Amino acid sequence: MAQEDVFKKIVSHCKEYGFVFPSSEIYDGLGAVYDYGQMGVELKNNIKKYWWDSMTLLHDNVVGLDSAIFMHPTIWKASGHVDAFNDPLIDNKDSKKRYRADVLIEDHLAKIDDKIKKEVEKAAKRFGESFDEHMFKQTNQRVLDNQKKRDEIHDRFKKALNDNNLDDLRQIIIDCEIVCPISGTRNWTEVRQFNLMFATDMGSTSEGATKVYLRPETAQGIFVNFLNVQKTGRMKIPFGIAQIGKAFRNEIVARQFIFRMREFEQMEMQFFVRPGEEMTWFNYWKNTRLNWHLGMGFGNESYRFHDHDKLAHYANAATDIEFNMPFGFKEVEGIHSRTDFDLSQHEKFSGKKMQFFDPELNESYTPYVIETSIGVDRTFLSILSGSYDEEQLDGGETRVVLRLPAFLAPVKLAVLPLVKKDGLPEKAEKIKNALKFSFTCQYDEKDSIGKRYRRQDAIGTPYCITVDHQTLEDDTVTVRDRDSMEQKRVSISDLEGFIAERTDMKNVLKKIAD
RNA sequence: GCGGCAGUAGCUCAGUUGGUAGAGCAUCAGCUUCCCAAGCUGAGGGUCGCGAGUUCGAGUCUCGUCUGCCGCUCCA
Repeated sequence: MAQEDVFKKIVSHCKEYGFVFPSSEIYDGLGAVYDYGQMGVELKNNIKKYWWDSMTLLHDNVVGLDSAIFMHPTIWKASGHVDAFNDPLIDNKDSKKRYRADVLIEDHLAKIDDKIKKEVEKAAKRFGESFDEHMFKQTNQRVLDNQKKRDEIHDRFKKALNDNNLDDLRQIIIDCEIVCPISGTRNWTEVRQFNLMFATDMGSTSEGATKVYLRPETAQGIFVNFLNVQKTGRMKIPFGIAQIGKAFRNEIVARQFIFRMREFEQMEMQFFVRPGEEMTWFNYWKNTRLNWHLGMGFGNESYRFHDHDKLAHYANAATDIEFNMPFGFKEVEGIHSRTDFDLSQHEKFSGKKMQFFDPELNESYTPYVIETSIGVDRTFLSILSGSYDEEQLDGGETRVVLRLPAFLAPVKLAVLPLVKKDGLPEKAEKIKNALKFSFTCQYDEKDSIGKRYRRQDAIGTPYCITVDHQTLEDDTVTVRDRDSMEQKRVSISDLEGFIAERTDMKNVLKKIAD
């Protein structure tokens, strides 16, 4: 089966079995926003728990945090997001190429400068003067005119940028007769501001309202609480703060299902270390995080590291953990060495010291930070991609089975009476009611037993417990394994232990802790 | 945002030169009792993405619009 087909199948499967729905579907949907259904929310919660426990339970020096989505607007100035997320863009309709309007104008200005320079050089040569001499005399009317024109454009450009006047930016491009370098035409669209941060007003009256942003990443909530947690938790470097939460980005192009959404969930951990020790910890977390992924059992070949050559403004080392999705290896998690950029920026903008006194070194410093940042939704998608299977059975039949890691499966077991009579349903209900305190269970008596197994396969239930006539005699049931389809006879009293041993997250955590 | 393609039941789709909607699967109720889907009976579910226009009549033609997919573009 072609890879794109697999992806389409997964999207349909998600909808059909209650994992993921398009948001606001009865109103034709909302672009790049999705809702998690009855199955999806269970899987998603399990993913989050797996991550949270692996961070906070397995590391004495990692603690949690749940910071608000709204934060002081200055935080985003300090972090660089206000500048980095605001580009005025313009498209050329003929070449279909997109440019930053400000860059186009700056290039144009540079060209005029060039032209003036050449003009002066030429004239200076003619008069046997040096470049500076000629400029100083200010007698060359053509140069003066050009210079004046250039300054006018420049002033107008600066003003338009400051006033955020997109119409005038476009007008400057038109007035200057700037052409597209590719098509050579002046067929421009409007200038549009692509602010990747969602903004809203805080305060009930429009006059007194402050513009606040929905956070585009959860990391800043950790940085601004660095000292709170360090002091109240009596934390010593190195230590980490973990957080799970929603973030929002107004993506220009949001596509590929839940891979790139406008509202998404991140699991981030910022690990504070001594300056100079960051590479040691960078490598430590690279390995630790990869192990976490491998704990889900999709195999080494499903993952790869992608080291960044081009680093972001805040980083001195960065790598991605990529998963082999149906549309290629894609970033699921980023591990960044963020230096002291964030804490220093907040120190600068807030005027508060963001330092740690290290008793061992007997000195204060701004800690360096190693960040691990993983997308919940991308992890969700990677798990579905790795789990979805159309298995060919003997006899030419196929079955659709989600081979989810058992400890993450939305439903751990289904209790099924073999037939709907002879007291089997009653017996089965009783078993389910005894197990429901430990596991997410389903009960199903509709249709043939084979059909019910397939239904459970489709949602990834690892075990089906079938109650048959023998159960009434000796209190044993059959336990059917999702992946092998094999059955074992287990006594009812052993059921809880049997299922727990195979589905408990604890066992996976123990494995990855080594 | 631009270009190409598409939008009919929960899913996959059919619907011929325009004559006010079908199939399979799924769902539900009942029968059947069979350990790996598709046995029998019956039921529910669609203003054919939305809005206009042409026409006696539009799922079908025209325009607009929304949404999705692919490509380009962007991606701290």
